[in-house]
Amino acid sequence: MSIKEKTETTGKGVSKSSSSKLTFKQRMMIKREQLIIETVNSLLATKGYDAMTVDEIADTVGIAKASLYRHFPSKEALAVGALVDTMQAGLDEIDKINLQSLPAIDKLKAITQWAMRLKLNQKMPNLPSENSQLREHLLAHEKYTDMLVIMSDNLGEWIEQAQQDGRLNTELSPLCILYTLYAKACDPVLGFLKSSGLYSDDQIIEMVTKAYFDGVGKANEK
Amino acid sequence: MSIKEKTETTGKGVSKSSSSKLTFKQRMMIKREQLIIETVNSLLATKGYDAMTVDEIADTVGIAKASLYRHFPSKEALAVGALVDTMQAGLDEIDKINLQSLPAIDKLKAITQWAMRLKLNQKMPNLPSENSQLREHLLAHEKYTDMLVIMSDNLGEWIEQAQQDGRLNTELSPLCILYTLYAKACDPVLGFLKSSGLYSDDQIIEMVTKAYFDGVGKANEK
DNA sequence: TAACTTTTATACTAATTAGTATAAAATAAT
DNA sequence: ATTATTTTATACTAATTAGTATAAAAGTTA
Repeated sequence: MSIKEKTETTGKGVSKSSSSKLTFKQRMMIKREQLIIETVNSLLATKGYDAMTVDEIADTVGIAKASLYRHFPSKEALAVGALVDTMQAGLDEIDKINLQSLPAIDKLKAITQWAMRLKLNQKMPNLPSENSQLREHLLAHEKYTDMLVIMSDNLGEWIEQAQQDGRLNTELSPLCILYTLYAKACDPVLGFLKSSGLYSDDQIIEMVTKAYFDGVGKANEK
Repeated sequence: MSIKEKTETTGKGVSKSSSSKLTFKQRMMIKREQLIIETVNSLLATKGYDAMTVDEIADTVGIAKASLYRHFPSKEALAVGALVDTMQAGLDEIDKINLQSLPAIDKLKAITQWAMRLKLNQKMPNLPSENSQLREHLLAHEKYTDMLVIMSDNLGEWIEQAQQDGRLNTELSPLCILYTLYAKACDPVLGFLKSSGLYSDDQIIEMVTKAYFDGVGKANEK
């Protein structure tokens, strides 16, 4: 069963969800909205919400600020849009992983690595800091919280299954594992290792995955 | 051998490092500067640099803004002061741990848990986001980078020793372990677990330590 | 071509905020 | 008590920035 019908993540403009007949203008609208979202995601990933300015977004996208405001009514809406988009991408990825019939532990590794790769490519928006305005608006945004619940439910199932399979440490509560997994999506270690210049992206992901699942402790007895 | 002679972390005012003869006014000055630093650290921990305002700092400390600027010349200097102070606290803690003759792995656990407890108590300032102005100033600040090098050297020694002792995963490079260790100081998992209300601080630290050193993966075979 | 719509550039408003100036109030020193 | 110093409250400047207004330019449709 699919997690959720894919819905348009558009700010306000075109959202004729099911109708496959779209005018040229509407398609342009969607195309541009995607570009905006990508830009915002990239800026959120590199600078964070506070340091990102609306003028900067408009310049980077290559449109006038007024045009930007025809798509999204506020800076916050831009950020929420970007976060919702990333969340949707995560749900899509979960769907894709669920199509393969893998052991739960491998599903967990797959989604973790997907998130880490996004982060390495600076496409993973930084979470707003703990008591920011944005955080509150985000948690008041029904679509976002819905998606978060769906994602958590799915990951939670994988975690419990993997524990039953004897592949996850049962001394740790599923909640703890869930949170540490989410944390991998914003792990600063990835950026540090990358900027050291010593490793390829693949190597970094392999290392951090190993550190996460196997732990940094214990000698590996052969 | 001590890591470094303890030096005053004062912004500019009193810094008669060795002279034990201080006037009443000077001691007041130092006392207040400590209060300022603590306040800034707390604000950096909860709101982050951008959202923290200078007026807010002054109000929280309970002094006039003009007085604040007699201690520190700028907002950035305030933040750097707070970060240097926390770094010094870390170095002091490392010194303390080195006095006990523990296995390297236990030293690593001790410093990790010290940092996590700071974070749980919202005393651990948030690192500035990757390409912020503050980050650059911080890395241009000699005192800070010196301290960072000293700390990294020390932790690096512990890590290599623990690997030789067969207590740390030798498949992971010391650099990778060092970075993941630093990351524990700003791990959002701690805050999430705390706000779940399900665990005491001690339980959280125990869980996250276990997850970090033993990994979330593998069943624990007895 | 002519009527209509959208985009753009530009300039504006209003709010926020770092940092400064100043005079009154408080505190300390003689 | 008187003088000197420090702190405070207040108001200011200058810079930044979210969001809006507007008129010209570009593009679309008939």
